[in-house]
Amino acid sequence: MATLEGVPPSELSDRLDRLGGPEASRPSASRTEEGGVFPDLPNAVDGKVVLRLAPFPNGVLHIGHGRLLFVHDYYRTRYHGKILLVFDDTIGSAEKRVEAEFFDLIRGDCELAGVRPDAILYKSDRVEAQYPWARRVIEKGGAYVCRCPADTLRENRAKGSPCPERMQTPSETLDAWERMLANGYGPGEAVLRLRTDLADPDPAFRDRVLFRISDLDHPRVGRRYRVWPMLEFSWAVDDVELGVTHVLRGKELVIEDRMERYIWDLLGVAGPPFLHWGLLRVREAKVAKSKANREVRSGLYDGWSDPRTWSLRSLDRRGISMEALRAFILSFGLSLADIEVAAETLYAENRKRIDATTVRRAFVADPVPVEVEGYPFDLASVTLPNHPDRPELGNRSVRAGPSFYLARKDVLGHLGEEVRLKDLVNVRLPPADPAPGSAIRAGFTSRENRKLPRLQWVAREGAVSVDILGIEGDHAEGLAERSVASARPRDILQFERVGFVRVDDGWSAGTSPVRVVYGHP
RNA sequence: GCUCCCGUAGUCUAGUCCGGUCAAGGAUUCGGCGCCUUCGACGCCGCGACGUGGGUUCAAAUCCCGCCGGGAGCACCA
Repeated sequence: MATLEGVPPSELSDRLDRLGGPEASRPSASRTEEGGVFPDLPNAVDGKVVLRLAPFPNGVLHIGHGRLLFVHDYYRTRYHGKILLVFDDTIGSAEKRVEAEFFDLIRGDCELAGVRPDAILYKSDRVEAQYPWARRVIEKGGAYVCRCPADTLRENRAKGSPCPERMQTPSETLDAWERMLANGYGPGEAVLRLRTDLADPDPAFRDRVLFRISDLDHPRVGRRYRVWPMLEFSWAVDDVELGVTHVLRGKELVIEDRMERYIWDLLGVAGPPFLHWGLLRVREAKVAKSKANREVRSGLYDGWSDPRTWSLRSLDRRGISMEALRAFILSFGLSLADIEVAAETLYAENRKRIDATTVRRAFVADPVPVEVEGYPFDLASVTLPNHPDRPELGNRSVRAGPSFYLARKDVLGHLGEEVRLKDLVNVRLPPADPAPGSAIRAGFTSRENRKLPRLQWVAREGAVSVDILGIEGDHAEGLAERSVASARPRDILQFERVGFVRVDDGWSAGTSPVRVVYGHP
């Protein structure tokens, strides 16, 4: 369980002093309704908490970002604080580029998730705010300009051996730094590095890069800046300047805490404490941003809400509510443990919310025509409840025989047997599958409800053709009962024995087939 | 390899800070039964866990030490 994990001993004792002793700051925690435990934010003052949500704009938000969103939103609510949406759009790299379209898409994702930021900022507007801090670090002797090739730099870091540049005096560094800012170097020719300790036991912490040069065109600020800060440095600056009171991030970013603190200590400024959560993986969700981007662009995926992306949009499209996702995610608490959970748990959470209010409809996949000989004349239609356990959801009238469609799988599984057409009559299927193309001829046997295998059916008259977009991007064709034709986009239905589906937003009502997206069992 | 983090049922989680109320609670899965949704929704019932070895103690999931296992970081990405 996370408590004051992110806080170094030195800082901790400092805090205890300010608070008047250990009792005052003993970490305690609260539980959400879902069962997750969230520790108190250290020294949080109700109404004064400022959090920041910092996505990198190179993709839409997916299920994994849900934790980022909902944990921040949880603490905002708990402390009546504010959330800054800060697009972390420093220049990135050739492989990981800032892309213009995602600014709006991500804002839309936040909206969708119900996490409305109190302010929206852009790192690309704050580049110049970084430079004075860089200068202060250099003047303190905390950094040097390194002109080694990236490979050499990496090797030296691994071996713990210094490069000659490390001997620079602050004024030499300042000159080199000014030259960087004045376009004296090309990309990759010089970086500003923090001077830590090359003997630091953690190789990851040795003389990290603070600024580098990039010629990439930025969608918001173009080529106005060439010297861009790295994430750690920019946050060391902005967490302080933006008045962030608590930093919440995934534990893959713990070393960044140390970097920020190192810089604050060097400059003698105070910064906010850090809290972390562990890695969350949803087993079924193979989240690969770059692949998703490629496939959306190539048209192989059906937009940013293709189910294969596991984007928040795709979950919404499938009829999985953001409230269900929120409950699912908050149930994990702020644990540092790495978790891998099955999507089934999320589905269960969603079912709790929609089952009681979702109407049932008959759907038959891979339909084969079946004629029932001797079918009773008075059963041209029947009235069925919209929900087996919820009479308040009403009834609907459904066309019936004598001409039906049954699922091929059902027919083949019961050849020669007597079966019950659910809620209707009993029939005997022929012993063998007749020639393809012609209708199967079944014989009416009786009407009473007997203990027979029950088959889903759809009347031939009024059958509606339906296309189900599956989780793997696959399409299943089939026929549904007539009432499905009058569904509206975004309606959620349960196709009995198939699962919950949502009528696709992109479907124009009245056209055939009815397009639905599969949600979950 | 180095650094950090984490180990409660198949999975997720509560309990661990402050040892006894924990013969370990909840959710989900799974199994059985019920049901005019068949394995598939729903309802009822049930199985199932403190990684391991040692230590401290009247008493250990909880404290201490070793071991084992899992994850992350070691980018001029974020």
